[in-house]
Amino acid sequence: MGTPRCSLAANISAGTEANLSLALPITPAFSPLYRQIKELILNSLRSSEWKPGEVIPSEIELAARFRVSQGTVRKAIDELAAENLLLRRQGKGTFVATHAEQQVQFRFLKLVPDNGPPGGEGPAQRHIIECRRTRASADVARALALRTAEVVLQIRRVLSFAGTPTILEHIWLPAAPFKGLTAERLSSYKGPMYALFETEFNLRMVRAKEEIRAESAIDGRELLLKVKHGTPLLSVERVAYTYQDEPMELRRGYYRTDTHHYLNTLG
Amino acid sequence: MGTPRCSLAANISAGTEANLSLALPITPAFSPLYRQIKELILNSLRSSEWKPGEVIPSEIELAARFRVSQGTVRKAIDELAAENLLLRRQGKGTFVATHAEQQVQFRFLKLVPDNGPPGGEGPAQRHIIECRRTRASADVARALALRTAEVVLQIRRVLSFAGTPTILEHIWLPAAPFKGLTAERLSSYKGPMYALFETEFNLRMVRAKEEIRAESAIDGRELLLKVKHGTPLLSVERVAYTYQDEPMELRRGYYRTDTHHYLNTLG
DNA sequence: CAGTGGTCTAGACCACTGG
DNA sequence: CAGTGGTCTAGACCACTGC
Repeated sequence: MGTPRCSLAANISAGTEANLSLALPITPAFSPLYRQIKELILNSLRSSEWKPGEVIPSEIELAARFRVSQGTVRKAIDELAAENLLLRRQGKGTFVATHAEQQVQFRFLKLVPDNGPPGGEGPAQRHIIECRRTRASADVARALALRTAEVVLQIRRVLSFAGTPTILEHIWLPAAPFKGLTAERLSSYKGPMYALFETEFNLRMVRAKEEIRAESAIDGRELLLKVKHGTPLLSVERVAYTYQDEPMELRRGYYRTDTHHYLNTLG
Repeated sequence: MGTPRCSLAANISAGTEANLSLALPITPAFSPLYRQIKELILNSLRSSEWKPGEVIPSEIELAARFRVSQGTVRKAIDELAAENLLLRRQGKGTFVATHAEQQVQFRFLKLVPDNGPPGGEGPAQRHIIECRRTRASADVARALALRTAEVVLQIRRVLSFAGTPTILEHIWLPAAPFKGLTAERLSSYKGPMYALFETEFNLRMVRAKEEIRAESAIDGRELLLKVKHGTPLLSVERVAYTYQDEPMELRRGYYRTDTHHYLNTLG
């Protein structure tokens, strides 16, 4: 750029630095401009300056705001779009990703019917069994980064496809951010649970990890899923994270795999 | 660019086109330059002009070869790197990705110990049970895009961690591309099986899909994995594909999940 | 030090959307 | 038609590697 430009942050690589300290390379400590811009955009997302589903300012506007070129903003947005935090739509603008979209559903629910495409059976029927306040056990607390015995919401529900109960889920949520959530609200809401979290509690789940094991249907799970005692089930333990990488949900799912399977693609 | 440039392919969007035909938008039919370059690089990979582990020409060289700017080559390579087909190393060059690298292993083997990091136990001990020629059953033929009763290689092996048998695998390969593969060769090779496929048969697995189910340990699988009859196991059915998206391997794995779990990250 | 990939800019033009 | 994202170029400079 022809005109001098004020740097956005103290860029570490500015001086040569005597470097008498043992030069521990904890991290390269060099952050290109576009990553700093990315961080600024992320901050706007975290602070809900733009909400899920909304447009963010155009690349040209953002370039002007941050005093960088459009290309630099572009590269920042590229990364955020690759991480599914933003969604670009040519001719329309760039939008904050939301769970209230069809395509997004199957990024988090990987169970698909053995025959036919994902979601070919239409949306699942949801049945909330319970939603109550309780205290976190040691493992629940650890997963949610809480202290043991802190108050959490515990939800149990069953998802059915074509009338067949297929998924049994136990969900734990920290009570504070989800203050006011009830079984009634969960039952009456049409749409994915994560979409409800966005609109009602301003909490967006952006990332998750799942640990999958094989277990027998026991302890009453066989009754809710209507399978024989001891039937092998897929146990899927998910921890979901928000923009700030805080664990916000623990979900233990038990999947029947006689008519469905968990589909994963490796690249 | 100041000088006129010959186009690489008949670019559909050249003229306005009378468009009297019903304008069926089968596909947008517009391919940007960098995608055409990407396809040319892919062709070089497919034809083994550059082999796994080797450097490919520098961006400047490729730009000269294809008569485009470095930025366009860059964007083509960006996509191939994002798909894990190429690997960029600053200051050194761009390399063809290979399975003979530590980090790549765990993109395809997602079973990790419950405690400790992935691969914390060191490499698995492999034991080949058999490797024989047979004829494809209907489902094997379908998965590998062969005709029923075509000749295939069938491999069975057990992977153990810390002396505990943990994974039982049945593998089917089309006989022709893998001509000469024997149990002895499999047993003596140090390194991942996919690395052997690269060096011995010039076949690189680039993509795969896995279908996961829960099943009981029966039919002798309980003996090979040394678990009680009926123990729930993870059933992982993988189809792996080459550069040209041809299915080249069918693998049915049975995983013990009492000390390990299948780890998946959702973005 | 030369050569590689990585960043940043500026400007021109194209493709898509909607009023 | 104006406004958005998408492509392409050219050139300058930076960061990293290895000789």
